[in-house]
Amino acid sequence: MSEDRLPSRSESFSDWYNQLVLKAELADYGPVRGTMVVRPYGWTLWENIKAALDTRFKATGHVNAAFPVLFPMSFLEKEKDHVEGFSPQLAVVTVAGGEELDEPLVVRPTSETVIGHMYAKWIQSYRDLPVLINVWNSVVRWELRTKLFIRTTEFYWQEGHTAHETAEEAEAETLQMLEVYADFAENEAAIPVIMGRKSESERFAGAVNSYSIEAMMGDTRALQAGTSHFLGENFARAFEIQYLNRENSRQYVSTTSWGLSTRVVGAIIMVHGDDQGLVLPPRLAPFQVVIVPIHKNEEQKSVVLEQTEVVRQALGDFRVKVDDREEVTAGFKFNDWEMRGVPLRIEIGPKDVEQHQVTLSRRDEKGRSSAPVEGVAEVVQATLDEIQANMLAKAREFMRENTHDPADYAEFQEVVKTGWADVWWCGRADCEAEIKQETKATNRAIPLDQPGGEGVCIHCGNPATERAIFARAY
RNA sequence: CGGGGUGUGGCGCAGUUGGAAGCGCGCCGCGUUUGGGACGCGGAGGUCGGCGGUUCAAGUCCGCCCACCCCGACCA
Repeated sequence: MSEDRLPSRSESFSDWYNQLVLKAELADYGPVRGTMVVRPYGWTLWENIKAALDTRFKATGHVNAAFPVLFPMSFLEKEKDHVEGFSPQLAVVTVAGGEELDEPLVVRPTSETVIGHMYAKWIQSYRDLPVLINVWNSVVRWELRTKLFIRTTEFYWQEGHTAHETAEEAEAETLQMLEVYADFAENEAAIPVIMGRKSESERFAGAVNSYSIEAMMGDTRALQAGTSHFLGENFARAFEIQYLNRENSRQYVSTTSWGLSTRVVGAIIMVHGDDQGLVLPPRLAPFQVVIVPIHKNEEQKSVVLEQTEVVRQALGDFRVKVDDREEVTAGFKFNDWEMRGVPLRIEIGPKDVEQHQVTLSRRDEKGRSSAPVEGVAEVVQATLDEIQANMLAKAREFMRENTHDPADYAEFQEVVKTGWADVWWCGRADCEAEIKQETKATNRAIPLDQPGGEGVCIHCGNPATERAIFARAY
């Protein structure tokens, strides 16, 4: 046997993850420490993610543009918190064209500043507002500890940057995009999320308020899957983005920024994957259906391949892969495509041809079923819809099972070892720091959806008016 | 930057008291195979991380350097 199995998830979640990313050919390590090469299978998944998000961005009035990868170091220094937050992770260009540069250039870690610089030029009047621009690009952050898709030196993402007349309008935009992310996560990635506000210590450098969607991975650790920031007038003041308002007085705009990255690929792997490998949601899977023709001799081969072609054409509306490799056995192909997470497998063998049927095997559940060739497209559509819904339901149940409501701090310390804690919290930064020190759990979010009422802080016992999620995080 | 570890075909590893560089997987060719990770035969592939030293002789002993991994710190 030439098996090449994955480590089990329970044995070592981290090894399981790393090996799966490599074996499923989603990505590989780049030559520079911490960099990632996204391979075609992984990139196709990302393209499907991009398409789903881009459609939503356009539907909410945004347009795409592109900004430079290099900008002057001094741009970052214009916003005090921003430069403090980002300077330790910058890659800086000091030599170009064979000469030392007068002013160092940074490789963008995020584009608030360079976009702010341009907005100052473009925005003069309330008639120029709002500006609703999104960018698909990559950014570089010199992280000390990296992990494929989850935290890499360079990563691919989108960053939306909008400017508005009023703070209220900008806050509404911030929350609207958070909801777009949550909608994408649940409906496309089948990942249930908590929408919440970030605590002060977890806030984006330069933001007034940061919001995120938080997802629970298969090891119960939390992952921030997307963020949306209300930047107030911070960047407008730093870059002098002013406009003449309806009353003919000069005023600063209010801005937002929001981003979602290739990290979400890591989330999909860690939320849905099992010991067999990836399990991809049908709406995003590079291949929704893989067809494996099975035959023992030349005679069978010709009828099976003929039937395969009929089925392939009937499934013209789906992303279908026909695996007609002759150098590997059917059993190998089953395991191979399961590892790569294809939601639905169709087997076509001599017995199937004889009975004018195909054999179906779902990736999300064990077992097989069969369906007549006539009307196979309808069955496939219904099955993919079921898989999509089942994956979300399972992930939601897992999150529910592993989210606890500890009665006191002793219990809190226990539950955050193996799950999330949903507790009353006072909101004080020093209280949060102590919790982190003592438990390694950090405040992930203060959910937007609050029960109301009040309680006492799980850690310090002070009065608390909000519930918060604490968890160990990636 | 601290603590620990590893560097030997593409990948995973073995290599004893210093004495002819091996194994498994993968890869290539031919043939038989294909309903849960097939098999036979033949083949290709190596400056043993680098530099220096000890020795008749170094993958093996000594010194220095480099890279990578894990645990922290950073970040999310």
